[in-house]
Amino acid sequence: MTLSDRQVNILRYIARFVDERNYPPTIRQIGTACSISSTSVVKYNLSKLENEELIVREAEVSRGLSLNWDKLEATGLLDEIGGPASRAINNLSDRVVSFFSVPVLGNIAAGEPIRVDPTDRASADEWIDLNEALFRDREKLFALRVQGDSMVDASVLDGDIVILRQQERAENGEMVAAWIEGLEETTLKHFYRDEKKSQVVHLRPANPAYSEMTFPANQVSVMGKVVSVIRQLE
Amino acid sequence: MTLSDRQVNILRYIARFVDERNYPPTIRQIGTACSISSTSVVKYNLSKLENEELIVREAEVSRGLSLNWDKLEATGLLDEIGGPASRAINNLSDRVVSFFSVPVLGNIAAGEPIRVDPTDRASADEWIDLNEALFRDREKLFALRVQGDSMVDASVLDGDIVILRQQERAENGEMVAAWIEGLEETTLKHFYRDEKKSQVVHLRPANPAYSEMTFPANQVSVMGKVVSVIRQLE
DNA sequence: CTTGACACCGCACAAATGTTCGTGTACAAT
DNA sequence: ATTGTACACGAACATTTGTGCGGTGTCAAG
Repeated sequence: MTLSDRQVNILRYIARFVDERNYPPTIRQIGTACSISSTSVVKYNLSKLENEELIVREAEVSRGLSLNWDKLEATGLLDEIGGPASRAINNLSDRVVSFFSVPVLGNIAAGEPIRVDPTDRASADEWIDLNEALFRDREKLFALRVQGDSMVDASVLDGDIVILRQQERAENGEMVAAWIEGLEETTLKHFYRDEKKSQVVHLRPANPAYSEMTFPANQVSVMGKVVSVIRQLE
Repeated sequence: MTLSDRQVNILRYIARFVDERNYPPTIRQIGTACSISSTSVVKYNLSKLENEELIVREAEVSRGLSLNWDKLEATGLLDEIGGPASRAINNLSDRVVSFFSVPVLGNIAAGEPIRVDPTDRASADEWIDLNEALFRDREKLFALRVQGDSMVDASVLDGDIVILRQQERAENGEMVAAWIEGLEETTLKHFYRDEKKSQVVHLRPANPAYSEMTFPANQVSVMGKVVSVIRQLE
């Protein structure tokens, strides 16, 4: 039997969801993600998948489903649904732990007299969960790779990756990616509404040496808010 | 802080449950298994564990919890809570990858005419696996929270988190955290050995406006190399 | 034309499940 | 004696969430 696009989509979503959160999605989450309006249709398709033994389902248990990686691999679906993670998942089978935290060993600053010991991970007073802390609400996240030096004024360098959460509205001072009608460009700037004229917005670079830009509000559409900047140095 | 028997018990149960079923237990299941009559007591203890960052919990989500294996391992709890699975995970720990990818919807730069659509995740031409790409060799990673503006010259701002890999040696040009004997401080700078005198090192800020510092090599101990800079904006 | 499988939709229901709140006990500190 | 803190209990509550059922549209076989 051959799977419908929708079913492959469901598999893909489940895979990604479990990867990211360590627990399976509900049928409603699946439905929303795969543009299925009715929960019964999700159930219907899950049953299909279960018959194919591509997933395992526990009846009447919330989130009671899991992927059958072996079967997925056997049918060659792994690449299709797994995206970049597929191969590693394959290697690790079902024992994949998707959790990743790093000990914060201290603060660093000029004049700081604390000598940190990178070896002593146990004494860390704080841990950063890179997945959880930095990237909540992942459905709405996306990334942009910064090109050129146009954003150095905000300490965002060429090659950096900015993580954004999709949203139309922005609060004053937030760094957003905005599309500017007329200029025909997407840019990264701090967002301010005009205090007096509500239909005017200001896009302000972080560095005062650069000049602020002002636009009619209807010319600026906010695509998302920057929630994180990531720079790779190796 | 020290955990109660009950809390260790809970951890053990969760570990076993997830291992067997691929999805986490409910608080009632935990309660039953650990002889806790009240759901609120389970919640109470889960909160404790969450404060210790031994588990991660998603509020108001059924079965929305997962174990923090890294922290469990660091605190030596792994052997205690895990049966056969723990050893496997332990063994695998250097290969365990946590998969978390974000669609790269395009590049962003001044003058870039591409209008990205954050909604359309499916069309992403590229995905960034944040964990895999950014953080290999996790055992040696640690983080420092940057305090003050002493590193703005390298586009590292107050509040940023720098991820470092512990190592004593550094190559020319790499950004390192170094402890400077005499100055008694840990600082973030680009590292250069003197071309002529091998026992002399230069610590150079990224911004040429700041002056370079020179030290005898034995006065500078490299603690680690910066592999990533992360900035949270929300 | 009728029939039946297939895929889908919407809705309502009941069970599962996390949260809140008032209460109680033990113990150490004041 | 009093206060405060840590831990525990149970009941009530509000969502969350899986299931069931009637109905719709398509399409090919009879």
